[in-house]
Amino acid sequence: MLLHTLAQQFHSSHFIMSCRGKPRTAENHDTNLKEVTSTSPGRLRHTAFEETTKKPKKQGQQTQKKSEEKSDGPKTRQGRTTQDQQTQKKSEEKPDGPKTRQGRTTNPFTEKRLDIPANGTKAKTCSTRKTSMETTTGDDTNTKQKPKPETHKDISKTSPKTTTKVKTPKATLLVQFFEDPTNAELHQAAEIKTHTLAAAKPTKAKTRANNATRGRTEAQPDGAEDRTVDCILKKTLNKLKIKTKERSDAARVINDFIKHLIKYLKENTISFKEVGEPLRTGSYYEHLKISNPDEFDIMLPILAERIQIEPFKMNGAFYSVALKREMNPLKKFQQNNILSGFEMLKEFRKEVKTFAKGFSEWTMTSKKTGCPAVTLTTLVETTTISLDIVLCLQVNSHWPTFTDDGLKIEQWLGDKVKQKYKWKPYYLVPKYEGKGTEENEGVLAKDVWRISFSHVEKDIMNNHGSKKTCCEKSGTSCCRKDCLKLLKYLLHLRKEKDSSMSKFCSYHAKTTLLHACCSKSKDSDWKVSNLRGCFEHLLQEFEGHLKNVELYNFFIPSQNLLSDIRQNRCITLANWIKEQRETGFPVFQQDLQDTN
DNA sequence: TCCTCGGCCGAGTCG
DNA sequence: CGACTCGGCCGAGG
Repeated sequence: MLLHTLAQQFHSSHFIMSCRGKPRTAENHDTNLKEVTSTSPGRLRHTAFEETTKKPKKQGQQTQKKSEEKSDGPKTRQGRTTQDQQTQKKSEEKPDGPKTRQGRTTNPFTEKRLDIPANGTKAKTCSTRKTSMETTTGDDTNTKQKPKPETHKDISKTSPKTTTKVKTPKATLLVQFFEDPTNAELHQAAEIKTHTLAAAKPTKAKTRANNATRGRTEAQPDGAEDRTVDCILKKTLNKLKIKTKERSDAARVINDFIKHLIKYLKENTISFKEVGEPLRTGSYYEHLKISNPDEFDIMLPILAERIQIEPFKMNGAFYSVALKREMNPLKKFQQNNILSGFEMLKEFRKEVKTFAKGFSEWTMTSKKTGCPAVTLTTLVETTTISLDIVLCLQVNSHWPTFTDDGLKIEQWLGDKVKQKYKWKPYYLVPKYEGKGTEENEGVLAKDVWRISFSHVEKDIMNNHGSKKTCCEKSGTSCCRKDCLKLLKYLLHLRKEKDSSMSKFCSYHAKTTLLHACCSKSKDSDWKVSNLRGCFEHLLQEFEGHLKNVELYNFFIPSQNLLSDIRQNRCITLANWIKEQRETGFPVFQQDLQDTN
């Protein structure tokens, strides 16, 4: 969700920043800037602009996209450069095998990524999802496999255990879980110890605690417990997978709606007719959506040229926008020289509403204060899916100075990848906090924009390996995404039962993972065989953020994402997560039982 | 192993 | 010539 990116409030500043203050190019005139092919990465892009008279539409964006690719070197897919790739492809791609994604074959950014040697603490090779059949570790995400002793060894090494402390219903839940005849897969997984568990009897929740001690101490040696927790995590992950049919149905409906909406905006509106290619962001498009494909985030960008931005508050997340160009089509949304996010969103919402009248199966939800999205819902089969359409400004300029100390991915993804991201545009969404009446230097809060790097987040999530082959067919799989899914789900389960936790959101989880990936930057730190250890490490990181009430925006280190959440709530959540971690995730066990 | 979706590209078409 | 559409290909995931 984009909406979850909670904006936090800090103190005001008068720091004036022009988005052209650090121009990428000296050729920023009153015409659109279009990049043309450059054969060199990074800074050569400075000189790779070409003036065009008018066409900020699709073409412009496509051109930009292309040039970004090309500026990375001949890295286009399969190194396609000319017309005969079609035939070349067949012969070339096979040997390229694992390196072909996004033309990584020759991508100077990725090729020169830092492949830092492993710490040497984990000697075991990590099996891959796709090639697990060939390996002996049996660490496929497929839960049908029996946990192997190796796995256990690995886990026990890296996860601080509490196996000797007996104090929760965990063991009983485990026992019940394996007792359930419907848990066929787990039966297989737990075959090794079923005889010791057979005596336990499924009962109601209340009696579980009573049985816990016995189940734990008598029936389960530590190793068995480790494997069991592993199974629970894998089983939970399996449960979170999106069904192909649901995905297919939802994608069809969403894409159809968006396609027609864009057509409508181009043909029937003045203010939004130059809307660019939709940016599909958020968890669904990052392959991080869990359970159901029921939330879609799509940003519709409008190229904002010749603008000047000024921080609205001290945390660097919010900005006011002024148009420098007289003839700007967005001029009508200016008030007191400030481009009003509120006014622009209001008109956008009106247009979407008009359009949606022709789609009777779609319902527009009421406006939420400060929310940048126009949200529509529809029913697909039996599931209600919601579509957040976020109007945004695309700014092809240097990122604001507040981001200078963010995105610390050098050790993880490499300097060049970081540079590549820094050359991408950034986006501004009409989002504010509070009632919008707060004033700062003559600017009303409701007129401000919040900066967004959803496009980079998505790219990182889909290219998350320190090694370029991470999670590719012939490479080694990691469990970064699985850990994040589990954390998101853990949070979800808690929020479901406790409304006081509503301010916590999946963006907190995602940000925690990003930070964790920077501190544990090697792919070998995230072996799929060590899912439990990695997940528990991620939880510990999250607990630390919560206890300190400090979780900084990955891109804007001055923004604390927890700053407007009460400390005691953070502590409460941290303690709960710690307990879950130390007792084998009873909430997951219960959830799996409820499913069966 | 095969399928679907999303992303990306070049070729083709239209005005 | 630019704007736009279409179809092919690939990787990720199921």
